[in-house]
Amino acid sequence: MGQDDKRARPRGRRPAGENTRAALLDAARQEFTERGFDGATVRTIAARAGMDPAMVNHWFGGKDGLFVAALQLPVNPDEILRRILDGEPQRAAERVLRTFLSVWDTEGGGALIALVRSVASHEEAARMLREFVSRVIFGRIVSAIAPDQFELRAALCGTQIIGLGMMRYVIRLEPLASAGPDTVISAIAPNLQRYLTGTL
Amino acid sequence: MGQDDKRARPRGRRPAGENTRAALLDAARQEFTERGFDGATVRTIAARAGMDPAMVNHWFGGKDGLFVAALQLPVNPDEILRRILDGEPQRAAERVLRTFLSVWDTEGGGALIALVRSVASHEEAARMLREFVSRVIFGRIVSAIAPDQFELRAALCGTQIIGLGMMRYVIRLEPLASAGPDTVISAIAPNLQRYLTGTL
DNA sequence: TACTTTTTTCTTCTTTTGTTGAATAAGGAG
DNA sequence: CTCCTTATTCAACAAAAGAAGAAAAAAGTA
Repeated sequence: MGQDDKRARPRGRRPAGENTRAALLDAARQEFTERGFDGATVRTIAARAGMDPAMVNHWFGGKDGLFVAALQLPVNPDEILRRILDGEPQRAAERVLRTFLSVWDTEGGGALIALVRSVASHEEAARMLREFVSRVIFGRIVSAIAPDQFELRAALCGTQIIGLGMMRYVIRLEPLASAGPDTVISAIAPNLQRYLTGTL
Repeated sequence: MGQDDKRARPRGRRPAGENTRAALLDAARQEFTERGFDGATVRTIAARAGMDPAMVNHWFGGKDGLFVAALQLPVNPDEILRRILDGEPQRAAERVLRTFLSVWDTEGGGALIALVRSVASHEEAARMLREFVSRVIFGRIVSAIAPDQFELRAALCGTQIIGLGMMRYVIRLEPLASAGPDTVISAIAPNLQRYLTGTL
């Protein structure tokens, strides 16, 4: 139908106005989210961005560089922490869950899912996820409101949140995959709260 | 040092007594466990088993066939269920956790970790894990002892168990990765028990 | 023993993937 | 405008991986 879309584009620099770096990052986040590090290829990412695969090398030095750049969280951890720590500590779990669900369900949140999906094959991803749980998020939440055993509590929170992400977004087991945020929160918040402030 | 280990082996059938099929399955479980479906290659699996890569095709039809065969659980689900369902329902979570930890910490348990590791890249693995959670294990536990909302409870149990497996065996976050079974059980059992019989 | 079947090794093919380098055109500095 | 830098496309390469087929030796059968 119609013309051949694949007529050769002219070589050389494109007209200004297109931000290829950002477009590649966007496409990379989506591909890594859907397929994990191994499953996503430089070629499919570039195609999704409408770019040449070589641009990945030009801008990020290679697939690994793109991966690391793509997984820089698009949300600000400090702001997230503020939202969670504001309010009564006894209901912090609820706020944690609401925050995670809203981040996951919006576009940018794919980064976390991409991280989870890539853990199996990419040691870098495992390291990033460890850091994320133990320092960036739960380490700080726990040290702010938990009474004791900070590291264990952070790890336990990690099990619940990572498990939720796996079930809901990667494995997609019903009815959890399609449940509304409130259902999920009321089901899981009490358990998470125990990890935060309950007796172990 | 010494002789060249790679002197050509004679073609044709080997002397009897070697069970190549089982050796391949063993090696495959280990490789899939350590590297996931994509990371493990037919060549490394065969090398680990001391076999020629072509044997994978001969015995299993290809890498996919080997994967499916390797992930047939080496433990009997019926026996596991019996052990869990025997006893007071109010302490079933404890028995679930003890069972999982003992299976995971023994050799054969790698199959479940391999499954988790492979979920990202292999749709078959996601399907198997879904089935495992919803039918083979938690579906039956829940329908035996839970008061209501069987499917949601099974999925919730799945989040906690998969999350634990990820944290302890794949991401390896301390202190959870090195904690003894009793520490893990006393920390997590109450939460899992709520998913089984508590009010949601 | 003679013949067939099964198991095994080696070689080869094809596909996929990450990466590199040359050629080319737009942007920017003087 | 002129020249240099930067961005982009295309073609090609090398490595890796899954798979297929031929050849050969052991096992099984009559």
